[in-house]
Amino acid sequence: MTERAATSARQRGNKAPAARPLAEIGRQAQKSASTRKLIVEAALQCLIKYGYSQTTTPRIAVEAGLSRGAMMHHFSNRLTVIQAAIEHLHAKRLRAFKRAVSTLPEDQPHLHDALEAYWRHVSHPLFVAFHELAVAARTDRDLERILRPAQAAFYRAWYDLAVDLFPEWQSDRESFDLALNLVQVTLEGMAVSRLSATPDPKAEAQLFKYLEERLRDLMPMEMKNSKRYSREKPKGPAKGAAASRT
Amino acid sequence: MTERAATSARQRGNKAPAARPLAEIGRQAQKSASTRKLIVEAALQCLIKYGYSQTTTPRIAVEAGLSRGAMMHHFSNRLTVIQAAIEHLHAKRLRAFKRAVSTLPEDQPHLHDALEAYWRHVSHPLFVAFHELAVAARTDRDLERILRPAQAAFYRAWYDLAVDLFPEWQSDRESFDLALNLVQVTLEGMAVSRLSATPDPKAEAQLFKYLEERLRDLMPMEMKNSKRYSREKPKGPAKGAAASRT
DNA sequence: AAAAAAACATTCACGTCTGTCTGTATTTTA
DNA sequence: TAAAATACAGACAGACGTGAATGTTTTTTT
Repeated sequence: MTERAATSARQRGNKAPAARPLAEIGRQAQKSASTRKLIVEAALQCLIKYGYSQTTTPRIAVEAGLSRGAMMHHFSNRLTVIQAAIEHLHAKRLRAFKRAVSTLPEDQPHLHDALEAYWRHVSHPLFVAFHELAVAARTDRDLERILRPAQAAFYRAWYDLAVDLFPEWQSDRESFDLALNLVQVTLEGMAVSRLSATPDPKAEAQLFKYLEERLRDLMPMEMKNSKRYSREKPKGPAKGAAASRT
Repeated sequence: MTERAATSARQRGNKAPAARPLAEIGRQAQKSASTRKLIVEAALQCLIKYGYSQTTTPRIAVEAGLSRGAMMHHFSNRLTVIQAAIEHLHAKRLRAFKRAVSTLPEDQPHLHDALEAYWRHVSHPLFVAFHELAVAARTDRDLERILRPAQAAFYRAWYDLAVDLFPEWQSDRESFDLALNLVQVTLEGMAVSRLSATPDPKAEAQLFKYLEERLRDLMPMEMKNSKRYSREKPKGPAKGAAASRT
């Protein structure tokens, strides 16, 4: 009979066992991998649509378009699906963010664009999924155990990316860290408040602009003098947000 | 027999029907009121301890120390309890915050203290309960319907309180609103991030201090010149955030 | 003091989720 | 090509939550 534990252990994580040409690696393995991906994406979809507690195995199965039995063949229990979903989620988030950042014009002032990239990032449905998991993890030890490391890894990667993006800023580590924390707290705070209150685009634009200005103030002198960052008139994150005062 | 709908309709909201002296109004009504309060506080406790989806009627009953039947007598269904809990929660949050603010020294620079009051506010377990509800409401229409108005009312009261607290700031409404949004987004963002990541007191203190300084910058000139707000050396929200490394 | 009502407990019927087992078709291995 | 493994579907038992019905005791009415 199919030895469940062993089965899912082997399947967990790696899709193709080795480096054989695609056409050679057996269509069964391919199908398995694609089905697993299907399930995992369905799980993320459910997180977004129904929230964590309503992301049940039947719902995921329906969303994925296969029977619950089938999905239980690939993941022996609910938490395993969630775990895979978390890995997928973080990989996706990170990849998307990296891509956004790497396409930034290299020799242009990119503070603004980097900020916008992160803002788009936290406005993305995947961030909602993450937040849903984070909140659930507060009162779910098992979930916390698998979410924490993934989250820490994500944050670390995010930090490293920021370092890469602003090498000149490393001269003042103190202000750099403060800036990063500021960005994270502010933008994520805005994203979260969006979920419960009706979003106010004007206020958001204002906050965004203000944040950007403060970050520019925080930059070390050498950096500000570099033409790369000296944009005087940012083209604005949203519709003009008007001159605030004076 | 006890006509449920009518019963809970009458009980909803008001504890004592009229103005008769306490000893006179029937101990039954008193008991009912106190039991209802017991249940509602148990519900809040559950929200904090188990999260929204695990705040089930059996759990609430256990937490309140009575049978589920008893509690179903006072609240005909789960959502009714939640509704009462929400009202209770917002009243409590608002009252606590008002009290904190009203005890601020009248003729002292109170930007710092007001900020700290709000920070304590969002660090309080009740804020966790609120956040739990807010997140659940995203995917629960019924919950949303009862949470939204309460939340809006709370925010309005909060805003009015801020206006009272900083009357001089009203000369520049634009910067005042920005400041409020900034406070809300930042502090709530910090509070939320606390829930999922291990809190970093040093970073928090740094952010707090920075926020306070920015707010002081945002204040209109007239205000800054007033001795009331001109504190040069704030006593710092936490231990001095020292120079980390150069 | 009898009748009505309220506070509270116990139980039941129904639905849903979970984990597991059994059955079938397809693919892989030998 | 026979045997083993895998992908998938369907069904079952156990646990749990919900809302409602049915009792029992205490308080309030009259």
